[in-house]
Amino acid sequence: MTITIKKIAEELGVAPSTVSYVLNDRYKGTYKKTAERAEKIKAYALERGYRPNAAARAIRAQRTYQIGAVLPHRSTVIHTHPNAFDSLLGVNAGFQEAGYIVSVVRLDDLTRKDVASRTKLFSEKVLEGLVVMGHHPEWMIEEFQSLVPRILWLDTNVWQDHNCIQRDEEAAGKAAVTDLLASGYKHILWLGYPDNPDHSHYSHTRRWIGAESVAKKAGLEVERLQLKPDAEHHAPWEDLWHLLSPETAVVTETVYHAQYFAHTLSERNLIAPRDFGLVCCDDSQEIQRLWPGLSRVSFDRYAMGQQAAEMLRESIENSEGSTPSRILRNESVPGKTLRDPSKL
Amino acid sequence: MTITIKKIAEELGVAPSTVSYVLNDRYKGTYKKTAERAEKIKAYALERGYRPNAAARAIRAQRTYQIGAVLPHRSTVIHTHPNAFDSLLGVNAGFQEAGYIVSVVRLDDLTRKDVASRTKLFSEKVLEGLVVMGHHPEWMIEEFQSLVPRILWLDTNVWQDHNCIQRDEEAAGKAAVTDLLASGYKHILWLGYPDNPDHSHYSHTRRWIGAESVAKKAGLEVERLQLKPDAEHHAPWEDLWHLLSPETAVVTETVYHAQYFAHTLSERNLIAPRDFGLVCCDDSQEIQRLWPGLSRVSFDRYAMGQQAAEMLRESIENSEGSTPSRILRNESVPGKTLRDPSKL
DNA sequence: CTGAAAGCGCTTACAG
DNA sequence: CTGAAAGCGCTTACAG
Repeated sequence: MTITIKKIAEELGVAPSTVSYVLNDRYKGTYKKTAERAEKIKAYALERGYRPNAAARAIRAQRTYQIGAVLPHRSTVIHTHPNAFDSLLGVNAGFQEAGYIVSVVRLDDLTRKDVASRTKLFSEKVLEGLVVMGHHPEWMIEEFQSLVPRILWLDTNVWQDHNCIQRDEEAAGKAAVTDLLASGYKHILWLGYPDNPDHSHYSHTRRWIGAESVAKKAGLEVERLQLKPDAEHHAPWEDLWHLLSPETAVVTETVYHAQYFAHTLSERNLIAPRDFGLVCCDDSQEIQRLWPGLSRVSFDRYAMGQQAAEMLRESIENSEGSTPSRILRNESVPGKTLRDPSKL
Repeated sequence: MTITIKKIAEELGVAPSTVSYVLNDRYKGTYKKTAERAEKIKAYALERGYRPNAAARAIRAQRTYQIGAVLPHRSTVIHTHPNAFDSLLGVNAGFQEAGYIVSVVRLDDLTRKDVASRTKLFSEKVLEGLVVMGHHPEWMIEEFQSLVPRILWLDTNVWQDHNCIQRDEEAAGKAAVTDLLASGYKHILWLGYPDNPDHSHYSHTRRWIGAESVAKKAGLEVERLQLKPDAEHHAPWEDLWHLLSPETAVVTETVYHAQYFAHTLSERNLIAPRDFGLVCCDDSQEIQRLWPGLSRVSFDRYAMGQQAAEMLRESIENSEGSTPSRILRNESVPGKTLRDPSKL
């Protein structure tokens, strides 16, 4: 069987408490004899491959050091937006550094009314905190809160003075349109997700608001198309090419729209910036590699995830139990899918 | 403080053991009085929001029901190949269904020589099993094995009779070339990762072998280019377009190569299948949505992840402690980036 | 049926 | 310094 403190103590003929003291370096004494014995114990523990039992420690310390990360997927769809993984990796990096364990949380687990069939993650007490991503209905938010003592709302619709991170999404929309104006485009076509009063992420509304406000100020009309980039919703994209011209810039709400759009249009031999301008309100680790030429508004979700970890940890470890919210900024990255402004 | 069995027992004036028995439905008796009391206890526990302490249970049952999933990222790079997330979600789905907790494992955590600075995940005993993805150096494989009792090698270079899943990668290469032959292409250009004797994933070698064998049989030469699709390794792609013609089909090893390639080439107004053919040896949940028109060899990594969960669970829960390895098949999906064979 | 008791592996105040 | 003892929250064989 697995090696325990008790077993080490027996085999070495000392008391378990002594082993524990030694292994946790709680002897500060300078007695030679003690020090020698301590060395012997440590060496033996190492040799036997002793590792403390996390559960036993957790129960003793009343701390699990376990965190959950909620992925923003819909349970009806296998797919999860890749942006979420940028954040997940950041969250994980931040917590790992501090010695915590990060577990993946699926919404399915919460949707089960019957509590007994849930993962241990929720049917039992495990988590000290939760990083929630995505947007969720009210009842689910309450469910989160009742299940876990501390929550960090990472880029969700929840906004309060404390425990939230949001992006300045309005600025993202503004930046995208500002860039295309600088490139001299005369028409703007907005491609974003369809409105869904129950389920729209705040970025959806805000990016559009930001974009529209800049466009209006410049006296340009913006045509707003609400489309789901998805093989199953193919149809509406088919006619899009009618609306394009070299004077028209397409603003896509997400990296997802940008890619789907570009692939679809290239099947008709339409290419940015030759046949139309293209700028995206968002970014991802992946797109930086796959499509470095895309004109976009950049935002580092990995860093955001790390910040989330830092904040949640603060709220767990400090007595206040909360941490001030933050709004993060994005920056515009020039690319090759808008006309070069210097050549106007 | 948090509510425990002991507290419930005190408040209800019964013994803790009774509460435990009731809550775990271990009374089968039909005495009315007992049943009534049981109902009362259950109701009270529910009302007080009682949830068992996972650590206490773990220590008692000598089982944690915790699994680690190793992401195949390199610690020097933030990015992790999105395919891994398809698998991660599948693994998670499979384990969640069975009540297990899945934690994310970063390699950084293992690279730290100094054991004390590792996450609890490894510095303490937590995990019952590990799903390892990606390819790893020998010393790390040994490290995995010494740290966790059961391992499932999910699409890694490790291949044994038991506890492994691999894809039939040779078949993937063959399928891709078979498809382009059907479309009547005369030249083949292979785009894959550079060879790296220490760090090449088995798929890298096998896909190429499969592709080459079919091409040779058909009497076609294949030119093999080894390139890293990455903004930082931009240069070599720049000249690629010289080699293209409508009679040339490009075979890309990964979805990654296909996308980068397509974006780069479209900047030069080169489009498949008008100017060249394009077929990819792989697939992902994401590309199915972003680029449904890509001709490719499809493979469901989500399902593979679910299988991995099932297999690892079997090896944990059965006395044998292992489960026979499996090889999974892929299927070719016709797309729009190769010429339509029926119109030859 | 029901409760007192022991024990899972660990840590830590408390005597010695 | 060092060991015996108690206790974290839970479950279960064992008396009553």
